[in-house]
Amino acid sequence: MAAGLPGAGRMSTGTAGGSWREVTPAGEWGAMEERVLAFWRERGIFARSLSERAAAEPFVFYEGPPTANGRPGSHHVLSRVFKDIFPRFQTMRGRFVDRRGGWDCHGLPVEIEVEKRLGISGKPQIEAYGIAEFNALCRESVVTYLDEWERLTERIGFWIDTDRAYRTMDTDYIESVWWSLAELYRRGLLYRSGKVVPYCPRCGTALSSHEVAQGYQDVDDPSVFVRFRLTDADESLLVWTTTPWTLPANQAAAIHPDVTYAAVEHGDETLIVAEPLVTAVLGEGARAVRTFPGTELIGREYVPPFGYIPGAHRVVDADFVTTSDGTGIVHIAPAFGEDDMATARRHDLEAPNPVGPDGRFTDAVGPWEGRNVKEADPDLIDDLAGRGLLLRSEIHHHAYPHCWRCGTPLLYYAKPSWYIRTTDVRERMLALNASIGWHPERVRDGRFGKWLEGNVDWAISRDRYWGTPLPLWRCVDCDVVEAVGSYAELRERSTTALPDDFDPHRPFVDDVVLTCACGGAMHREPEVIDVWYDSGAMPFAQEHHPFATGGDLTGRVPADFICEALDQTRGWFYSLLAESTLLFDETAYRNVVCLGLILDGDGQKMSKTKGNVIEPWTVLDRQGADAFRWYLLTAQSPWDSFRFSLDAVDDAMRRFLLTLWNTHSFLVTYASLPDGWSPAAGRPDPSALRPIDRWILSRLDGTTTEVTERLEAFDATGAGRAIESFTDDLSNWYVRASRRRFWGGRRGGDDPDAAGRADADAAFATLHECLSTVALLVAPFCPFVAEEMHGTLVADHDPGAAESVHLAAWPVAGGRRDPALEAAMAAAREAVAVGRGARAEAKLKVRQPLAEAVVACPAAVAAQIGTLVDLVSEELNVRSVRFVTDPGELVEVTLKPNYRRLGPRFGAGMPAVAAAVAALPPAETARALDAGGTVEIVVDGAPAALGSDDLLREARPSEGYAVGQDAALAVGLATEITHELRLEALAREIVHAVQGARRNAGLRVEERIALHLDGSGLIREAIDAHRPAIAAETLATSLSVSHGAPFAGILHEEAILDGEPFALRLDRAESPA
RNA sequence: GGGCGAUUAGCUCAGGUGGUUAGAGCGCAUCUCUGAUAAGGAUGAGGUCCCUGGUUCGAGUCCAGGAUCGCCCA
Repeated sequence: MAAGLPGAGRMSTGTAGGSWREVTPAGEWGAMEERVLAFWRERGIFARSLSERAAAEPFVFYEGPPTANGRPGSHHVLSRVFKDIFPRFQTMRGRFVDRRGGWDCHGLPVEIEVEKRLGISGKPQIEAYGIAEFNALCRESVVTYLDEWERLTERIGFWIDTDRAYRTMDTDYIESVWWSLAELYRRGLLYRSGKVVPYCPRCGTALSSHEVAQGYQDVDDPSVFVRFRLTDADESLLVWTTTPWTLPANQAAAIHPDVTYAAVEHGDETLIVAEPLVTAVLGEGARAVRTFPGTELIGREYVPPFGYIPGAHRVVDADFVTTSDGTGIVHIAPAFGEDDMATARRHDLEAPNPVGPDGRFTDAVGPWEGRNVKEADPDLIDDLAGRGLLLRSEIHHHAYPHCWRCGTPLLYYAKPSWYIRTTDVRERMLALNASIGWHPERVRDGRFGKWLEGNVDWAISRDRYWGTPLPLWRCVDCDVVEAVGSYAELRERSTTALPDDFDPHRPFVDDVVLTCACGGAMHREPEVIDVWYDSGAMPFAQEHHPFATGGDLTGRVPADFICEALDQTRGWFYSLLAESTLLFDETAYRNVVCLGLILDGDGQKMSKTKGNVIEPWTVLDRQGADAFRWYLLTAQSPWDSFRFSLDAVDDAMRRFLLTLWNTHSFLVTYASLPDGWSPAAGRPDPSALRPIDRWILSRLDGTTTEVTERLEAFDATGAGRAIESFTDDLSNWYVRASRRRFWGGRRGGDDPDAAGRADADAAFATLHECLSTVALLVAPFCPFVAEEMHGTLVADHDPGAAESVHLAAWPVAGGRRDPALEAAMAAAREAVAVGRGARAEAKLKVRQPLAEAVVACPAAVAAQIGTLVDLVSEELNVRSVRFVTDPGELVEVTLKPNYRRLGPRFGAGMPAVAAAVAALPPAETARALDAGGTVEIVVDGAPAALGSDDLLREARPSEGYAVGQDAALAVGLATEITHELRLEALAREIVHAVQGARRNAGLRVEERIALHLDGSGLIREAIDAHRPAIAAETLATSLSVSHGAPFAGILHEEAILDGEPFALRLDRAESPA
């Protein structure tokens, strides 16, 4: 036994070569998976799958790092399973697939967790607590659930190197990130600018556009129509806004120069709005007293809605003004909007900002000082109303961005930030994107491509604490900024000595002061960077590039394959591509598989508050990792949302895993019997193979080819379906139809004849090859079951074989495809199905043998089925099969045009063709076509010849036989039951009853019995006629017929078989010598 | 308000480039098979292929509009 699993020492030993590991019952899969895990661990299989291929061509995989400050959920299992299957497949294909784990350690989510834990909130409290202490807690927090992550990772069979996992907070990692930022700075791609940015007042920091994208929520905001009274006339501009808190900072009102505006009498006042919006804003009755071009308004001054802040307060023109909503006159608060800021620049306006970094008004707005701006909205509205400036206030339902982590509504806020000039490489990113293999494909030009087209510069700085510090130092004297790209450089430039274990995090790095060329002191810019930049840097930072790579990333960049959920489109998928384009002018990944959301069984999003979360451990404990994996990998297109439930996993398990396992169990059960079979017997001579053997091997080769192609194309679903369909054929047709061969010639301990032995060996060898190949094909999907099968079927018997299925080479099809045979088998299976239908119709159970089945079908089909006629007669339990190829006999044929062929040929003439075909004499026509001829029809006055492919035929039974029918094929059964057939049926009933009794008595399949039977006259006649067969089938070493056998023995049963009274008694027989 | 996706049997899902009788599995009913099976087989019930128009000899499939749900963006 080359590769016994530790703890799997239950063996049953056969006498005929090789030993067979006992098959674990399906109910104990959990225990089996644990044994496999122990085997991998103890034999270092994962490490060997790498070391044995260290010199092979790499297949590069990147782990998108999760944060371990939360527990892993089912959606993490989804992504980890997809991250596992393709590397496993490529490993078996001979590639070297180094897989380093990774952990995302920095960022706001971590800080917020720690804030919660400490019961504090906001930057002043963090600073009061101490940045060093705060960051120390963050460092701890990000590994809180590391153990559970690693435990789950192992349990689901996700092979990834966690020992060498990169961590974005590690000193080496940060140094690589610094190197990249210094590169960008030196190339002028990192700059500071005072734009209006989305800003979270709670977190006190700006957010990047992809962070904003994460946090839209539908909310009700106030929307107000406000009067701006003109100073030079008794008229008011009507202005609409959904952010009343920005009104104190108003500096101007913008109109579109090309829009026509109207002065409208409204009660006793005159209001000015865009002409197209008069009715929408002021109602049906509103009447324009005057219309005029927008340009007339330009330069006119008005009284600002709040008087606290001085400013121009005049009308300006702006192109972004529309008449799609609002009033066509836009309130301009330059500090709080990108368009506003641009307009202010153009018109030389001030940009006062009366809001502090904490989201509260400053003393610039007098009485409102200290008020949270959003919360002040209602009071501001009241104030406007009190002064007669409010026309109307409504609730506006819209999507508004919120902080993606803390949920606070964002403010658009003028604030200097650092930016990466990604717009410089926008075209290049688009070009590189075109070369990426997206799954699904539409993401390339859709969601992701459109995102790239609208690319804006990446706002990279964050005014926070726990993150990679921005490696930029500014001179207090000459204001020069320099980037530091390594610790060596930092040491050299620092005015103080750095400790050996220097931690580049805040606050320590803040204390490092450099000396400027001008002699001034340089202090670090205070920000840290966007955490998405950290993860996007992993291709080079996990290698500590360039310090540990010598500047060479060959074989590590780009990745051949990455995989994450679809929500990473603007997250990791973007940060990876942006950074690799900027730094290396190359894509970061060649293929990417996007995954959908995990919903509950009702299609609802899983959430803790709804209580519909399915914990991964629940599934693993109940159904096991392989069932979980198979479900996730094959249930549907991975990018669609999953309607996930325990029942769905059960479904997947039953449909595939149990079928496969039962088939495997069947082989082992019979091979391990005394006088069984061992793989050492070798492959049979091809001449010993039956057609059904050649058929399943043809299917096996076809399946191998298809699975290989699908997995090469990252299509796990398609590959899985091919495996499933093959397994179904194997179990429910091959094994079912070959069952008797597996014990053929071995009954009762008799010497099997040589032919029977060879036939059984052929069946064993064929089934063995199929199963051991499926073990290879299924290994990337269900690594546990595959390992157990491989061990049982291959490794236990062959010291030269791979110890683990995951160290084995991927199978190659053996050139045994036989399309003609597959077509013939399909026809034979159809004939059997139709024949069974005929039996059901005639209420003739399959145990009742019949004299003859008549199969009516075209001659070509008859020729196909003819090669498999033994199979058909056995499955239908008929003595002989006769073919009727004359279309008139047994069935009535109807003909229909083959639209697929004839449609393109006749086009609009099809109705006429259909009519002409209907008028043909069906039987004669079919006969002529079978003879290879053609028939002539007339379509719209023109003759046309139709061949046999141009017509479809249906068979309908004529009277006299029990006939099943389906499409072109019909089966009739001779229903006359002769005395002889009746006796044979009874004999089979008796065998059936005895087999049931054997099972009830708990006998092993190979145990011999002494059998005593009794019954009616007919029963006894059947026993006399079929005595040797009954004895052989039931493994009876003795068979006696006795009146009123006394109740004794291990089992006594009485029954009525087909109306005939029957009794049996059985005992264990002496073991045969 | 825009973009993308989904909508097929009670449930979960398949349905290259249009072809007339739309499939599978589960579940249900009836029957059946069984020296592997938590199995298997047969038959049946169960469908306005989301709706409305259009193109075409022919539309689940292509086009336009709409509905509902979801995701993404503004």
